[in-house]
Amino acid sequence: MISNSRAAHRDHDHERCQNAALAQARALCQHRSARLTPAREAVLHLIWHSHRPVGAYTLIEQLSAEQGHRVLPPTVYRALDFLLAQGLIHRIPSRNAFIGCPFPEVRHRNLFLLCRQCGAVAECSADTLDQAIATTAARAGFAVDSHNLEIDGLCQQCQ
Amino acid sequence: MISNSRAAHRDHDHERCQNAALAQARALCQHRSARLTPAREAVLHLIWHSHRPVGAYTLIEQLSAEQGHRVLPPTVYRALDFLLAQGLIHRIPSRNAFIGCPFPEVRHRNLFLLCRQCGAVAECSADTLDQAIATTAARAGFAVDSHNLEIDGLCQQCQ
DNA sequence: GCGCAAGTGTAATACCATCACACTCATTCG
DNA sequence: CGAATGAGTGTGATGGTATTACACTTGCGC
Repeated sequence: MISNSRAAHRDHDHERCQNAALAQARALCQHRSARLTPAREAVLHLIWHSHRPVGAYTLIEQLSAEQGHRVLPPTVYRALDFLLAQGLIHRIPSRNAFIGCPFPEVRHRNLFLLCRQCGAVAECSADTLDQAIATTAARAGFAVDSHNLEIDGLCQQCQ
Repeated sequence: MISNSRAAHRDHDHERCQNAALAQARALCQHRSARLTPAREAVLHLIWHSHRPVGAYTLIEQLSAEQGHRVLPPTVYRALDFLLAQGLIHRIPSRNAFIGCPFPEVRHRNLFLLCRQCGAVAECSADTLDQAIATTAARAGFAVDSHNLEIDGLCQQCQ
């Protein structure tokens, strides 16, 4: 099992998180010949501002403030689409919001721990759980493409 | 494990599903002294029109057609809120849509099988999977309130 | 330096959900 | 009985999220 809950759900030097994520994104995009343009990198940087999911319109406001002119929705949504396609961020459907992926280089399924107190979201990847899901689906004769598991509750620090 | 995938993901006499769901809802509400008013029952009936999740605005249109006058969003959203509170329907966050719950009398966690081909959604409840989720969360020190698991793929009939 | 594909800017629009306020109706309780 | 209460509903307005369509620019291979 891999997880970023020790960072996401605790006090930590977040600037390191943010810088590491950006560096990794740059490396990954270079390796894939995908263009991490300034606009895309700016959005990714804003998303990594914290471990709380961010709504698209919040990003639009922040980007507008940063750039000193009105940024319109498609600009941000296109950047988000790119980042999603590269696995650099995830969308949290229940929140209509986006969060940085802490391990974009690893193929994994979506499993989020959402703290109702501090709002931080940690991501996990657990093979045993993925297998349990696959098994349950198989018993219903269902062929799994992907899944999204959102767990709501209290993180360790907020309990 | 309980599941309605044999019905939802196969040809079946859906009118029976619909009638059974309505009858069960009436019984449950009577037992709980909850008022299943005509407006609420109409919405529930429309939701049970199929095993595909329905958007709120589709319901608004259909209800407007049924009632011969313009129904406005809050009317439908209030009915949806009631039905959600009673556990008679679920919201599928990734779809911004609603679906009837096949076993409202049983306490259970959310687990949906969404077929990308036919659009039908089946619901399951599997204790072993719920436990696996609890265990995974516990390993991250996370206290679970609730969870929502959406599995995308192909149902048996569409494979 | 031409042509093409990818990326961006902009206005408009579609889709999803809630708020605020007025009104009705059933029930309760003095 | 009848006023007070509270749940339910009708209505207009508004807020929040996401996409479409079209014009324009830029990067890059040939």
